[in-house]
Amino acid sequence: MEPHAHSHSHLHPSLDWQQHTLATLSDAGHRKGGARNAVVELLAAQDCALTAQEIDDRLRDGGRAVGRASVYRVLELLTELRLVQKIEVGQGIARYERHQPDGDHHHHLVCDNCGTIEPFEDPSLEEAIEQVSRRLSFAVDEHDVVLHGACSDCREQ
Amino acid sequence: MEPHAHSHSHLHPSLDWQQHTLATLSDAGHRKGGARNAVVELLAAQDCALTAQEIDDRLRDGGRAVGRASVYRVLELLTELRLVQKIEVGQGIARYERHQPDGDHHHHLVCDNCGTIEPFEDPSLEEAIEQVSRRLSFAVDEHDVVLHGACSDCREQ
DNA sequence: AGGGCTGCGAGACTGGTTCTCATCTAGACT
DNA sequence: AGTCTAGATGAGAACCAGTCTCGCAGCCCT
Repeated sequence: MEPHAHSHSHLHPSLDWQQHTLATLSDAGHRKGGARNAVVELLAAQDCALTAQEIDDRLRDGGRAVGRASVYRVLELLTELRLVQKIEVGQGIARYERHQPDGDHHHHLVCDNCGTIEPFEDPSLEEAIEQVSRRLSFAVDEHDVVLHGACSDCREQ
Repeated sequence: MEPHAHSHSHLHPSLDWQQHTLATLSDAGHRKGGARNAVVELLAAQDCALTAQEIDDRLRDGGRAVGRASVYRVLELLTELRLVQKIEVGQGIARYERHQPDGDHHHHLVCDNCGTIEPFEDPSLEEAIEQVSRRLSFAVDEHDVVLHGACSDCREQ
């Protein structure tokens, strides 16, 4: 499905992620499967989080329809293996995005007016979270910051 | 379920909150109503966030059953008036807790194993979030930090 | 006291997510 | 290559938090 992109440069993080993901799945004793591959390939090509519905739709549009159940199954599996991060910003809809192996990640701004979601990142915020995590009796291994407000479009109206 | 704790000292912030809430509702032009009062009274007595289901159940157990729709209506109204904060920590279930007028608030630790939710607070984390908020093109007016991990009970097993 | 408008509650409905189960297939074993 | 079996898949039913509808009740103003 990808006739070009054959330079095996490890410059592109999404390729790294896809290979790392498939390898991890294999190591964990999972067989190969069409649905799983399709979901992994799609996630590798995204910059920000997608909903399960969006994943399902895009795969269908791409000519590789996958059962609803399989989409959720794969996402749950990948989340357990920490290959994907599940994000819930509200409205009762979960979103999923690939979890970078290098720990690099971002958080999300949610416009409570139009529902838009934008990523942002901030090193000192990460630092603060890390410090908090250390002093708690909790074994923190994931965190999620969600800022609610009005996006630049909605605030001026 | 709490037979004591009925001293009417104004030292207790929950009483302040309850009065402030009822006054704000009145100022906003709302009439009094049994369901609303029941929900407000229940929320005032809580230390941490409750789900709509829990609110419904406790009111029913307390002999003041309230319609599902009313619970959600009241919570939505209170959230709009910033008297209550709506929190979504995952599992697609929203939780609600009173929003302190003095701005004092906490965030949440979620145990992904047993589902327990614990509050925590950290001034320097608040500071970091405030700084980030300022430099974004977003008009941030609410934030939410969720740490996922294993609680002290679950980590040792 | 009357009357209109707000608040309330029961139940139908929606939509995201999970469950069930029959079928298919990857990969190991002969 | 053929067989076998557990894991993978997909269609649809089931589930459940949350929303909507609508008729009734009660608050409050005149």
